[in-house]
Parts: sequence; structure tokens; C-alpha cells
Amino acid sequence: MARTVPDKPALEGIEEKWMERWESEGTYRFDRSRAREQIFAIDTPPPTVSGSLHMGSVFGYVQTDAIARYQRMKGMEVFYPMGWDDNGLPTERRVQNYYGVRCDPTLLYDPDFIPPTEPPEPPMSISRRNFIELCHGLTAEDEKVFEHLWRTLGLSVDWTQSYATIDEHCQRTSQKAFLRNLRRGEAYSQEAPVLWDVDFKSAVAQAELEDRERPGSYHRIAFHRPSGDAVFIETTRPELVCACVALVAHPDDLRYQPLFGTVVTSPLFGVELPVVAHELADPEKGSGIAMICTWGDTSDVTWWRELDLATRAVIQQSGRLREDTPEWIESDAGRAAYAQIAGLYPGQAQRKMAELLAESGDLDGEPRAITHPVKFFEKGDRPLEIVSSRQWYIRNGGRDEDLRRALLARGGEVDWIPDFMGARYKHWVEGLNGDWLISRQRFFGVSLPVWYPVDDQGDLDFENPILPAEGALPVDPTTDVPPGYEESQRGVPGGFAGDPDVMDTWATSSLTPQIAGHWDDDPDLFGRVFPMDVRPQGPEIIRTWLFATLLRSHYEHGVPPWAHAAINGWILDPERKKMSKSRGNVVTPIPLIEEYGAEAVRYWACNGRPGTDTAVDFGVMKIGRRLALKILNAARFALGFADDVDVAAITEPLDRSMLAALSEVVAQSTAAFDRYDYARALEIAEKSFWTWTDDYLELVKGRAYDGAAAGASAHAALQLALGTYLRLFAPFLPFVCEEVWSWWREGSVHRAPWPSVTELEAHIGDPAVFRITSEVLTAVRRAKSDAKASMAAEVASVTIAAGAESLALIRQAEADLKAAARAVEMAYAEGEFAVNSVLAAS
RNA sequence: GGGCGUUUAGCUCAGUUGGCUAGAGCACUGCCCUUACAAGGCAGGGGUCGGCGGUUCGAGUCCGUCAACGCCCACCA
Repeated sequence: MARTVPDKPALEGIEEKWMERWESEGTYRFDRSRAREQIFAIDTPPPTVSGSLHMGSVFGYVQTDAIARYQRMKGMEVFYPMGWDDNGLPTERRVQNYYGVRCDPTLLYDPDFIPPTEPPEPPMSISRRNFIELCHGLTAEDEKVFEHLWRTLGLSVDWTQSYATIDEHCQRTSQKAFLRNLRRGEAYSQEAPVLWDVDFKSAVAQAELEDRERPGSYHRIAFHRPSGDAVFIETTRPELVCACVALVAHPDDLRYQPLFGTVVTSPLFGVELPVVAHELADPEKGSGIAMICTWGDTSDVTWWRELDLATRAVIQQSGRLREDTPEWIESDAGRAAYAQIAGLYPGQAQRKMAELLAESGDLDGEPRAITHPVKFFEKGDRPLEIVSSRQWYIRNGGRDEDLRRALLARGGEVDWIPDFMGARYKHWVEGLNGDWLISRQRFFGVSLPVWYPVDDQGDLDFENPILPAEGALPVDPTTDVPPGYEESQRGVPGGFAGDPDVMDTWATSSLTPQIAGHWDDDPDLFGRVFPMDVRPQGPEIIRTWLFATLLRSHYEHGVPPWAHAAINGWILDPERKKMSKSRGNVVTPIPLIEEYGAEAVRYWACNGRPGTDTAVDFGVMKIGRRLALKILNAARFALGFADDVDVAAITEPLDRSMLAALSEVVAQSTAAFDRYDYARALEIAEKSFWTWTDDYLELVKGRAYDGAAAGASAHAALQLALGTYLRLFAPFLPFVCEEVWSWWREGSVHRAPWPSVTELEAHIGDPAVFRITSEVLTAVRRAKSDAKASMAAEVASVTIAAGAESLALIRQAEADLKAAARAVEMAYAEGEFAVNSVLAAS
């Protein structure tokens, strides 16, 4: 093939050029005709498209792409789909803010609705269907932005294999898997206390909680014994005295043992309460005796459940205390007291209660300010409350030791990269304290595919849900009618009611292997890609996405969903601080790509070791850019000679020595890649490449220009080495490697075979020749540098002292050494290694 | 309170199964327009590998312990 080596090679424009070429030529198109053993399947994380783009998004994806490219060159057919996680709360919230709208499911659909140009204040209420249409529209736009970023970064994704977690295929898969869980008894619904976000008016799951330090105050409050004696408790939630169901102390606590089994009355409300014992009560905390309310925190729930206490809930789903006076408050004084806090938010009620208790003399001293951790929904702004409601759950081992052990064993079947990440999974599973709550009282999500019969009294029969046939999926029970019913029977006695809830986004994204592999509608494909080879992802979603995926696969297929789980590190800002929107230190990738180029950003990402936290580092990006430029320029030199070179011409010892060193690099880089250590593979290739350009190219320059038979050896060796380096770098710097490859090779470097020791073995010699010759060259350069002379300065004589063996090696490259050193004469002496250079008089 | 990780030059990081005189880039110093590359190249200075103790012929690398930082978990009245 004729060569087309540009005079002034440049990086500018090559990203656009190859991005388009790869798409039009289908370079990364998946060939489904290959057998499972020849396929490398990646369970790509679907990014939350309504989230912000930041360097964390880039980091892991580029690392995965390097692995994908390596596997492809190794001859594997790479199944590399891309999904978008667009369903769920983040999208709803973005739509609410973007358009200034709120979903009101009681409103009717307006087919002519056009969103306001400016977000109105207060927000406009729109129907569920209109709201969902806005969600679809906006996520479609967001997905384009992400796709463009991925393409610009050169991800070798097969774009024909994309999905969005809200699309019909995902809905069908998600509902089908749920129905199977339900039929096997792995999913169930239950009325129970749940952690509730009062702003989003939805239940949240254990995995979505986070603690935040909040100010609070201890109130020391008197409860009263029949004798009139006071029993003091301390609480941060005096507003829940009205919801108190018992006092509790530790069974061994001598101070309170006499009280166990007796009754006390609550202050203000005069409600009679038992005093009970439970080892969870901490004698060291507060006064050592606590009030149990339904429910102020999760320990209340534990006590309530384990001690079988009464239910006296006062906090409603709105977050306010109930308006009517609870039936258990019977005294007139108590009813009058409650009237003063009815309908208030907890904070307001707390202040009022402090006043009332102070007036009645039941508050001992002033409230004492403290800071304490409070549970929040990770995306929420107000503390979670605990309310009773009916929700759907999937059993996850949190309440079942056998299942927990089985899931731990499944996790043990996965190869964790790096291996300590396996401990994070293990600890999460060991720490689960309840089943997985999957229902959400939201709108933009996959519907729970169930209806309930309505009995003659108009009550719903939750125990006997009506289920759709799998062939009818996806269904929306709020608009679709169950088999055997008519729309007119919706919500009437003797009819049916659709479940209004949607599933949590993880309930769908936990099925990404099944979704991408088309478990639902293409068993042939699924059989070729499942279980997948690798799940790459961030460490923060081990407890959600990774765990849930493993759980669903365990239930449905009885195997782990992938052989390897490759967990990337956390991304920190340039000051090594955690990036977050609130700190305003989020670094976005687009400007960096524009400034340094995609290859430079890729280089930075590939320098982050597996599982190691990595700071955004512009210096590293600059090095990446320089490496890419170096490849261009070195290639221009290496290809600047004869078109037709024959590898049989590689006869010079120095050339064969260089190739021997390169062969070792190939072996090491391959070994590193095989253990998913892409960063090491890059480092090894890079170190070798700089030696190649700095020393080898300089040593053979004279011979290469000379053009004699020895020149042909250099020409062929240069090209053989260049072709090898391009393939070693192709997983990291796909654009520049493809560009150079195209100068003199057919096809894409990304479909070229990964370099092997075998292909070089006929051309290698003693690696020591190149090594020691480089040392001598460095010594001569040092002499010139010390003499403040130009590297082009002539050297009258170079005297080399070394062992006899070394001298023999150096002599094999004497002509090259003399040319590179500009040495007139070269002399040798046996002895300790030393190089004495005498510069010619200028 | 429990667990995991990190701690190596001023900065950002490498150092595979213990064998080095401890490496790279940035920054710093000096030199060089040498026909691949001056948004480059060559050469150089700079570290008691967090502290203490141990195993070993030999430890940045293994063991113990302490400390600092980060992350995760915890029943936070």
C-alpha cells in the first residue's frame, strides 16, 4: 500500500474524522453470529442522563473502553451496548425545574398542552400523561448530549445496541422480571412503617439513605407514675409525646427494673403507657429510659415490632401532624393540648410542645442543643419521616439468613477488581436489615404491573392482585384494564383498581444484562452474551446497582450476572476534594476535551489505577497530549523511507535487540491487560516508547538516511516496531493510532490483531545490545551537556571502558553509536564501565 | 463503634510474587534551532518510601502496633 505521510502531522481534526469514519464503517458493530466463547460482553452502566456531566462520568467509561478495545484486538467479538438511565426521580425533578410544572394525577390529559416558555411561579399543575411526555422529551435531548460526549471520547460502543430504562423494551423486561419474582414469592406487598420523603411524597429504600448532621435539642421530659413520682426521659422529638406507646429501658438497668410491667402516663396528654424492657435501650444514653413513639426513628420501629406495641401514628404523608385529635387521647386537657399542635409540621410542633411542657412543669430545665445524625433521602432536602403505608418489596436477604448466605456466596463467585471491593459487597449484604422496597409514589417510571379487585364495600383486596399475561406487557394499570374487566369497572365496588405506583429505577436497571441481552425477546442473543464478562462501575453504587443486579440474576438465572466486577475509583477535584455541586468544584469534561483533546483526557483516565481514587490533573492530560504528538512525529520519521520493506532485511544486531526489548514489552503489557490492569499496560508501553524515540531513533538515524543494506534493516525494524507500538497504544489513544495506521495500513487498527511475542520472535536478538548502547549514548550526551556543547557537536574520540562481554555488545552497534554521537573515533578498554568523550575543538 | 482504603521527591503518582544505587511527569537548574518533533530535545539537582517494633542474608514491598486523611456501614431515645 502506498504511503500518505503528511508533512506536518497534527492532532487537530482527527477526532471528528475518525468518529465519523468508525460510525460509517461500522467498526465497532457487534457480530452476533459468534459463539459465546468468542464474545466479550460488557454490562455498561447506563448514565443518569438528567444528572450533570462531570469527570466522574468520563473516568470509568474510558477505562472500560480501553478494556473493550484490547479484547476486540485480541480477537474477541465485543458486546458493548450503551444505555440511558432516564426513568425516576432525577428526571422528574429536572422537568419540574426546567419547565416549572408539577404532576397532579387527578388532572385530565390536555392533548394541546405546550409547556410555558418561562417557568411560572408557583409551578403549573399538569396531568400525569402531560408530565410524562415532558419527561420523555427532555431526556431525549439529554441523551443526545451524552451520546455526543461518548463519541467525542471515542468510546467503541455499538450504538445499535442502545436502550433507555424507560423505553418499552425495558418496561417489558422490568415488568416481566417483577411478575416472575411475584409468582415465585420473591416479591410481596405489605402495609408497614416506611421511611418517607415528605417533599417527594414517596417511600425510599435503605440503599438511598444518607445521614446528615443536624442541630437538634434534648428535651428532658417528665412522665408520671401513679404515685405521682416523675420518670424523666430525654428526647429530641418532644412533638411525638402524643404518639408515645411505651417507655423502654435496658432489662439489666437496676434504676428502672422496678418500673417494668407498671404503667406511667404521658405529660399533657395523660395517656397510659407500659414500661417495657429491651436490650437495645442504652443505659448510658440520656436518662437511660426512652419513649417509644410510632415512629420517630428506626429504633422505634424495631421496638414497636419486637415488643408488639400499639400503633399511634400522628405524622402523615404530607409531613404534618394529623388534624383531628387522635382517638387514644381521651382527657379534655389532652385533647386541648393536641389541638395546639394539630396540623403543624414537626419543627413547629416541637417548639409549641416545649412551651406547653414548660407551662405544665413537665419540661425539666432548658432544651439542650446538640448535633446529631438524621436520616435523609440522598436526593432530598428534609429529614425523612416514618409513616405507615402499603409498599412492594423484593426479598433481599435482609430478613432471611438462608437467602443472605446464598447472596454472599454468589458475590464470592464474582472476580472483584480490585479484590478488596468484594468486601464492600459483603459488608453491605451482611448489614441489610430489611427487604428491598421497590415501589415509589411517583410518575416517571415503570409501572407496577398489578391491579387489585375492589370488593362490594369498595375496599381493595391487596392479597389477591390481578396480574397481566407476560405477552401483554408492558402495562400501565392506571390506564390499562385487567383481563376480564372493562374500563367502567375501574374503582367501583365489584370492579378493580390499578396500582398507581411505579418501580424504583434500580428495579429496572438491576436488569441491564437482561435488557441489553434481550432476555425478553431474543433468547439466541441472550445465550451468546449472558452471563456477561464484566460489570464496570463506580464504588458508590455497589450497594444499589451491583447488589440488585446480582439479586435479580440469582433469582432468575441462578448464576452471577457477570464473571468480573471492575470497580473504578472516586474522582476528586484538582485539590483532591470530593466534587459536588454544592461546593461548586465540579469539573466538566467538554472544556477539557476542547483544550487538551480527547486523547489527553483519555490518557488521564487510563492513568487512574483500578479502584484508586484519582484527582483531575491537567498535568497528566498535557503528558497525554504530548504522547499523542510524539506518536505522530515518530511515525513520520519511521515511515519516511522506502515504501517496500521486507522484515527479512532486519539483520543488524541493534535492530534485533530493540525488537527483543519490544517483545518483552508486548508480553508484559498483555499480561497486565489480562488482569484488567489497563494502567500498567499503558505505563509499560509508554516507558518503552520514549526510550525508542529518544535512543533508538537517534541511533539508527544516520543508517536509515544512508540507504544501504544496513539501512533497509533499520527501515524494516522501524516499521515493525511502529506497527507494534500503534497497536499497544490503540486501546488508549484510539484516534492518533488510527490516523497513523491509516498512513500505510489497510483497515482499522482497532480490528488489527493485538501484538504478540510470536510475530516478533523471528526478528529478535540480544536485548542487551540496545540497552548498553543507549547507556553509552547517554554518557556522551552528558559530556556534551557538561561542556555546554550542542548535541550536534563533533566528538574527536570516545573511549569506552567496560567488561569484555559488554564491549563485544557495544561493538555490534559501533557504526550507529559513532553516527549518533558524532564521534570520529571510538576506542575500547576492559574495566569498570566508563565513557570518556573528548570533544573536537570547535 | 465496626469495616475498607490511602500515606513514596515541592506537586500528582508508579513501584506485579521481598533483591535498586527507590522511578516518572510537572515544577526547578543548565544546555541545545541536531534534516520526526522548539506548545520540542538533552543533561542535572532533589526522597532516612507516615512513626515505632518484628521476621529475613536482604523490606517501600511481609507481620504487629500507633497516627493522620478519605470512603462505607451502624439501633443516631
